[in-house]
Amino acid sequence: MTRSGGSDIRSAILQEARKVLVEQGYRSLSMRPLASAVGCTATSIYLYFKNKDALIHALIDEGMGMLHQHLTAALAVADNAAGANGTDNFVDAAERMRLLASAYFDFGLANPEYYEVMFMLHPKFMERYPAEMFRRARRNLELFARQLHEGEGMLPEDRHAQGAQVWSSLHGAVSLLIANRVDIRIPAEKLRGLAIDQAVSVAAAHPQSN
Amino acid sequence: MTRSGGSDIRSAILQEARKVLVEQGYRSLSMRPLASAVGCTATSIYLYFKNKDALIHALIDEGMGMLHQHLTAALAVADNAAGANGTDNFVDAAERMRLLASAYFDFGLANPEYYEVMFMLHPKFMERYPAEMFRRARRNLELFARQLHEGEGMLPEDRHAQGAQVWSSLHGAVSLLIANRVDIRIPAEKLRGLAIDQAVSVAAAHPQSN
DNA sequence: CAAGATGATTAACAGTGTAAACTTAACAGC
DNA sequence: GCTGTTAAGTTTACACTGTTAATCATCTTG
Repeated sequence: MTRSGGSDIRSAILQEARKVLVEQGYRSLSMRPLASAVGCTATSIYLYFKNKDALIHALIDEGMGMLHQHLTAALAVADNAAGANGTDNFVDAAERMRLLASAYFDFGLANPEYYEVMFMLHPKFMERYPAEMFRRARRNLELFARQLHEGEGMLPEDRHAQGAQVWSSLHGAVSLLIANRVDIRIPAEKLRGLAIDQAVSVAAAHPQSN
Repeated sequence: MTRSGGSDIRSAILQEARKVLVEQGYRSLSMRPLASAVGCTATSIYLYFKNKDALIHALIDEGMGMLHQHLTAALAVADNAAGANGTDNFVDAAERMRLLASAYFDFGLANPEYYEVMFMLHPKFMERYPAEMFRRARRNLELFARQLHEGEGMLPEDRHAQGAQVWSSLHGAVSLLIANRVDIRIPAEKLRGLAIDQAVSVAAAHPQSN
């Protein structure tokens, strides 16, 4: 059975895998080189991870945690800014969405390799993705829905769908930039600005009462 | 050198590759099984394609052609509808964008395997993508910009960026659905509707004079 | 007929993830 | 101290992968 405790070797494997992921991309993650880098044999990795997918799942989970921290930190800045000036001035929904969307965008471009395994890998990699990790991953998506207010006659499920749409729109721009599919005559910053503005406009159309 | 003419074997390889792509996905594209299916050896494929990437490039090019045909057909429907009722009633920019966006969305969901190699593969696959194919691929993107009108003070390059943003937004929804990253409690049709509505709203904000 | 080009094949290389078998070491109870 | 048991790790091996080099056969041309 695969060990899950705080084994030194296990975390060494994970650390080296993280390093390779960031520096060379997930395509360069190979069991034998990885093993020799941490000083064991390839098959020993299977004592700590069920298979290569499970190893990548661990990295995805890490990335989801990093993203969540990045996004909540951005929202915390908004809240602190609201409190700091000592008034009742709250940062409105549009501004919160701007901060959130900007943070999402910048995380993706700053961590393209993480972003790729997190959101751009084939579903086949996700088939055995543990339910618990899936739940953690979903928290990131829910942050978007939370910036949207359910208007008159707007069901909660519609709000979730709206949140998913805002997210997917940002994801489209981020992923195309990462995948190098955007015409080079269109600067990344311009696309970034347009995508974020659009996310903001959705939030502004459904203002949150905070 | 790789042959480019109308060789029987070459097109047989391409046909079988297409079949495998559609039925099993590009991950299942393997040289030896592919060769044995068309009745030759794996190395013979290299007489007709420089390498596996070049084979996939050919499939991408096919997909781009299919998409272009699909999109222009949708726009042609709009134009015919305008002419058919015998009046000067033109199908307005918003409606044209709705048809275009719907067609794009549906192509992606109807041809997920093509869509994946076309837009979701790692840039590494694109490094040696022939410039001529790249040009053909870009025609699809330009269809979106063409539905947007440059307003007062709006530069042509801004219109291209707007078009890219609309496209990237649709791509985000399509790719997340294909990659199975959308919460199952959010129906694909709902996300589809929201994404298309948003594309339409951008076109409506920048109406084309037709 | 000889020579060269063309088409396809066989053999081989270097790599992949992974399962099974085997070895080595630590620790339990008698 | 000796045994049985469990755990940790290694060696070996399998069935693949894309791709190159060398070889062979066939057909065309001088």
